[in-house]
Amino acid sequence: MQQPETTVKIATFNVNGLNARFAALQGWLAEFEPDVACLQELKAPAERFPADAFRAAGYHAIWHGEKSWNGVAILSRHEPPLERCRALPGDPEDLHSRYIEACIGDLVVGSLYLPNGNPAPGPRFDYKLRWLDRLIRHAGDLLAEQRPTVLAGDFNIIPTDLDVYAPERWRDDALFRPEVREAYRTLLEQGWVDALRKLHPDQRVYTFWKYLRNAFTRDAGLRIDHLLLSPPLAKRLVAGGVHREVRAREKPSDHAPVWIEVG
DNA sequence: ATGCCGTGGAAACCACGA
Repeated sequence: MQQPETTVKIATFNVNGLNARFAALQGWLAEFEPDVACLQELKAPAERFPADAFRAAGYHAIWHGEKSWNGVAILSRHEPPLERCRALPGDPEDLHSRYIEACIGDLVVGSLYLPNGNPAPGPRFDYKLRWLDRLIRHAGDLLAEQRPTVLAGDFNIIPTDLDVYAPERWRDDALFRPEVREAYRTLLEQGWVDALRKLHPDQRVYTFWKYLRNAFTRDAGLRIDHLLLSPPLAKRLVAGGVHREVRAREKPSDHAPVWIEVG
């Protein structure tokens, strides 16, 4: 039977601890029913990924976990994600679980958790810059495939002054330093489209608020969670936003889910 | 405001986050 034309909902959510956040995540999945959800900061080893509970909630999943830190996953409502890789190419020594990529129907989906990079300068910031070099190279390879592709996740990059409540306080931070913003611009120059900025060119749209000092109620936020779309997917973009209400609930992640709809 | 929360894991604290 021919299905009616529908939109596809794709979201990214840094959960800050999958097991601590599972009830909240389950609630959000039930309400929003994303077709695809990219998760970051699982902070759980692979064997503690609640795959059965996700199945019960209606989701297939692939994941790349590690003990205590990092961790990324891709959830899919309709068909199982077909994994393409579970590390960003270019450095076999990099063992952090920060990238996983899959085919879901006609889509290519990458879920990423970019290194924070603080304190900067220093070895952690150097690691972030090397990771960005590898991301730019891989992102170029993905664009060359000319397929509908989304790179979604916690980029730990504040792209512009519009994306931070107090730019002057963040100038020297690893999330906002010139090298990092330059790398983000390089991705856009390659042809990737920043979905939320495309839809809301002049608006302050934050995705993260510190737990400290009532940052959320003061709306002292950052926009660091992004969905970058390849041109074939960008032309299908119809809507998008941030589920701020999820950040306002009991025991929230410090990030809110970011979502788009594509035709 | 440089760790005020929060998480995870080891050890009754510490690392890390952004």
